[in-house]
Amino acid sequence: MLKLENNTETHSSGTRNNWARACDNCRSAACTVYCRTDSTYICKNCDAHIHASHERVLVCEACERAPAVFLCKADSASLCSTCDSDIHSANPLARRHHRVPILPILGPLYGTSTAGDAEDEFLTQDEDDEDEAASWLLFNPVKNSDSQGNDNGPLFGGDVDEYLDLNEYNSCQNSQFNDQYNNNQQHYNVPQKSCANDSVVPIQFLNGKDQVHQQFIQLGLEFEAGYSYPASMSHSVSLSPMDVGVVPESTMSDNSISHHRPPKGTIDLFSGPPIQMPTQLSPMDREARVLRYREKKKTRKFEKTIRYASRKAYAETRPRVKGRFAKRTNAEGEVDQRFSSSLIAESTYGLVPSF
DNA sequence: ATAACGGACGTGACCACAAATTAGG
DNA sequence: TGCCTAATTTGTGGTCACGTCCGTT
Repeated sequence: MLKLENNTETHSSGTRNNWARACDNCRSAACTVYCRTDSTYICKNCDAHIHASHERVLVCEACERAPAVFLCKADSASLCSTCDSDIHSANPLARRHHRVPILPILGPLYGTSTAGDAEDEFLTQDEDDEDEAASWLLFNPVKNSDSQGNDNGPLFGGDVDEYLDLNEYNSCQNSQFNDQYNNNQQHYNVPQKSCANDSVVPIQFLNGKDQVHQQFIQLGLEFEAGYSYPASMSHSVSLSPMDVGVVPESTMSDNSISHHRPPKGTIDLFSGPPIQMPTQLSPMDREARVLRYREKKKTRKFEKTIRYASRKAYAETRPRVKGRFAKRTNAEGEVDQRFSSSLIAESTYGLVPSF
């Protein structure tokens, strides 16, 4: 439910409420962007008609009352400096979120699609995809071998790596970037964090910083403007626990096809040999990868997905004690067996096919 | 302004067992 | 090489315990 407020209260006043700022033009809809050119808050419709040629930035998704300054990639949210500070200073995990400065919007904010899809067709989506795909492209789906030449199976390859966020890596880079960035824009006060972290995994660059830079150039990717390589580069990559914990179910079939099954247990993402940077990618390869990445990004979903409907059906019929599965008694087993038999006989439901 | 309290909320562990997978003959 | 059997691993959902957040006093 949209909450509107015609207010003149500045966000920095410290008094925050849940009311979204109304469009300064029509006063009837919640603002979506802040026009730097006119210093006004504009809703989606007014923006499309009036401000297409102006320089705008998204409005903070948290307070909806101030222009966004940072884009949090972990939360996929545009945040103003105040909300960014509040949210990302809350706990150590939040502090690790990878945020990048919001880039101004030039041109139409939304495409010509329906309003329902408009949110997903933000102009800078491509740039964002490029940026996110950049992390993904860092890893080739090459087999990983240890020092003895043993094949350890794929590491961060194929369809898995694309979902792994190189937050820490980028953050380390960005910390350097921010230093320089802050010289130009004093109000960007992202809390700096140490690159040294328990969960940081060393990454092996091929031949130092120049080659790394070259890799990005070859990929057609660049660090954010103003970035300069530090004298002592921290070659590290880390994975957000959130990202590691989430395995997109939609890719499961792909994984089962393209990857070997890990020996036993889960893949230890925080150990093992260093990750090799990709060698070279032709423009066509890169284009194909970015396209594939975007397609997967469209279809990826983080809600729980049932892989085996039969197991789900069985789990739902299992006896429980305080939510835990309980042992079946003989009587329950007979009843259940009869229940199952009747279901099969009626053939209305039948057996739930396994995938 | 600060501390204490309590409700709301989010997250992970736990359980049994059929199904899936792997290993060995 | 293919088949069979036994052993091992995986996946499933409701509830509880615990920690955190946030508003109130």
